[in-house]
Amino acid sequence: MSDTHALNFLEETIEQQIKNETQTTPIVTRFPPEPNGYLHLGHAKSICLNFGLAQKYKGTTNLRFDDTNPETEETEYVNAIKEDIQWLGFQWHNEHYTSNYFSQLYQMAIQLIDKGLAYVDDLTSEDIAKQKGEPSKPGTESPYRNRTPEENKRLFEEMKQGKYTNGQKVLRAKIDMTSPNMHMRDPIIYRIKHVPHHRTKNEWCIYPMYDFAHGQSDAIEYISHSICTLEFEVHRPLYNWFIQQLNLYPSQQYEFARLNLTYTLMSKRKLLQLVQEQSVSGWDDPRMPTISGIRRRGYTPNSIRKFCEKIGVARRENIIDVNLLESCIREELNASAKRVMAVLDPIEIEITNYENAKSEILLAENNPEDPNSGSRELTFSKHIFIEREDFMEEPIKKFFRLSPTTLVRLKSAYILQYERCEKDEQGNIKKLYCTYFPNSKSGQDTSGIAVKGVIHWVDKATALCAEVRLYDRLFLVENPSDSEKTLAEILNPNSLQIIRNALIESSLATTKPEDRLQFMRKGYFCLDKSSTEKQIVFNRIVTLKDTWQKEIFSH
RNA sequence: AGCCUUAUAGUAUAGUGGUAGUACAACAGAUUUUGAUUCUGUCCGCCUAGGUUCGAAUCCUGGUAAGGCUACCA
Repeated sequence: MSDTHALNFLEETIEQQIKNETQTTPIVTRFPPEPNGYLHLGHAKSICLNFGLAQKYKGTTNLRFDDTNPETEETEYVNAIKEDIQWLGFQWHNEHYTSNYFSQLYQMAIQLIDKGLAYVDDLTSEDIAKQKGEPSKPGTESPYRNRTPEENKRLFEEMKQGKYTNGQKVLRAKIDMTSPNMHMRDPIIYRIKHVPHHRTKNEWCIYPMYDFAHGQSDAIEYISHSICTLEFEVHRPLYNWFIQQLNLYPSQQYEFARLNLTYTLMSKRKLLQLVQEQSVSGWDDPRMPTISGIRRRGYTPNSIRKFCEKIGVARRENIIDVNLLESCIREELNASAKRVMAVLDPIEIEITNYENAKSEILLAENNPEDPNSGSRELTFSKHIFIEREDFMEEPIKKFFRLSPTTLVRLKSAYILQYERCEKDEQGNIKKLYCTYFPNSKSGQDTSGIAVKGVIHWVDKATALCAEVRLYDRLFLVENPSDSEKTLAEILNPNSLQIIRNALIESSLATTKPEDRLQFMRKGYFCLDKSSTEKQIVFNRIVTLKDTWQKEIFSH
C-alpha cells in the first residue's frame, strides 16, 4: 500500500468485506447532492470521501442529483455543482438524476401496494403528525390503513393522474406505528405536488419522498457503499426495509460525522440567508465557505483535498479549527507562490542622498523555496513607498523596523536610515526623509551594518495602483451554528476590508487569473474575478503567520 | 421521556489485550535580507465507577456527558 496513514473506519470496513468475500462486486459510491443550493466545504468532505474511496479500491463513483422535491430545485444549481466537483479534481463515472427513476419508483410503489405494504391515506398532514405519536409513545393507525390493494392502486393511480389537490392524499408504507424509530411509523412515501419539475416538467404531480427514492436509486445503480451524514442514521432501517421488500441489490448505508469549522457556518439554509440578507455579495463571495467562494478567494483544489485528507472521517461530532484549512493552503503556496512586493498602506520616503534623476535595476529572488523560480527586476529610485506600519516615530519595545533609532533593509535593496519626517496640521506623518547606504546593496553589501528588520517597498516611479481586498472570518464566535443569537449579531463587521489605493510592483501588471502570489510579509493573493486591466483587484487568500501582531496585541 | 449513536491533548485523528502516537494550535529557543519559511525543544490526553485479566484506551456492567430522531425537506 502506498499510503502510510491509518485506515479510517470506512476503509477498514471495506477491507474487511473484501477479505471476508462479502464484497465481491466492485466498490461503487455516489455523491448525491440535491440541486437546491451551492456546494460547500462539508460537501467537499463528502466528495473527497466518496471519490477517494472508489479510487482507492478500484471502483467508480456516480454523481446523482437527488431531485425529488421540485419546489426547491433548479438547473442553475445542477450546473454549479458539476463545475465545483470538477474543479475539486474529480470526474464522476455516470451522471444520474433520481428523477430519471420516477417511473421505476412508481412501479415499486405499486409492488408495495400489491404486497399489502403501502396504502393511500386521506388524512391531513396535521392528523398524520398527530397520529405519529411521540418517540416515547406509540402512534395510532390511520383509519385508511386497511384499504385493499385494489382500492389503493386505484387511488394511487388517480393521485398520479392529478385527480387530487396537493396534500389531499399521500401514499404511506405500512410498517409499524408502534416502532421506537419514528421513521418506521408508516412513513409517507409519495406526496402530491402540482409543481413543475426542473427536468420532468409537468409529467408528474406526485413525487417520491427521500426515503422512498434514495435507497432504491442506490440499488438501481449498484451502489455498494452509500455514504451519508450521521443524521440519516435513523433512516437506515427504512432504507434497508425498502430494499428488502422490493428485493433489490443490497446497497448498504454508512454514516459519518459532518464537517464543522470554527468561525464558519456550514448549513445551506443559513448560507442562503447570508446571501438573501446581502451580508455577503453572493454564493461566491470570497468569505463564504462554499466551493465557489473559496475558489474565488484563491484556494487551490489541491489544498482542499489535502484538508479533507487531514481532517479524517469518523462518527463523532467534531469542529475543525479553521487554522488547519489555512495551514493547508499556506503549505502549498509557500512552496509555489512567487514573492512580490505590494504596499497596502503607503507612506512616501524621499532618499535625500540618492541622485535625483537616477533609477537603477535591482534583482529580486522570486521564491527562496524554489531554486528554479529565478528572479525578476525591480526599479529603485529616490522616491519610494513603504508600509505605514513599518515606521514608528516612537518605537515600542522589540520594534525592529524603521524608526529614528533603528535602521532597516529594504528587501533586495539598500539599508535605510531615518532622517526626519513631515507632518500635517493634525500631526499625521505625511512623508519621511531618509538616507541610504550606497555600499549596502543587496547581495554585495560591504557596509558591515547589521540590521534586524527587512521591509518591503515599491518604487514611486514604476509602482501601479491596485485595489486589494482583505478578508477575515465571517463570524465573531467560534461555533456560529451553536449560537442562539441571530446571524446579524454574530457577523464580523470587519470581515471585508477594501483598500483602493494599494501600490504594487510593476511586474504585477501581467498577473494572470490563475496566478497566486505572496505579497511579502502580507500574505498570499490572487486576482479577483472582477479585476480588469484598468482596475486591478487582488484578493487576499490567507495571511502569513504573524507572531508580531500577536506580540502587539498582547500589549 | 423512548430509541439510536458517540466519548483519546486546546482542536482533530491513530492506536483493534502488551511503551498512548501524528497533524494543526499554543509556548520557548536557533537560523533567517519576509517578525514568513525551516529546525530544535516544551506544554497538554484515554469521561467516570466497578469488573474480567499477569496486563485494559481497547473486553464486560453501571453511571455521566454530547449529538441525532418526533417535515407531505433532503
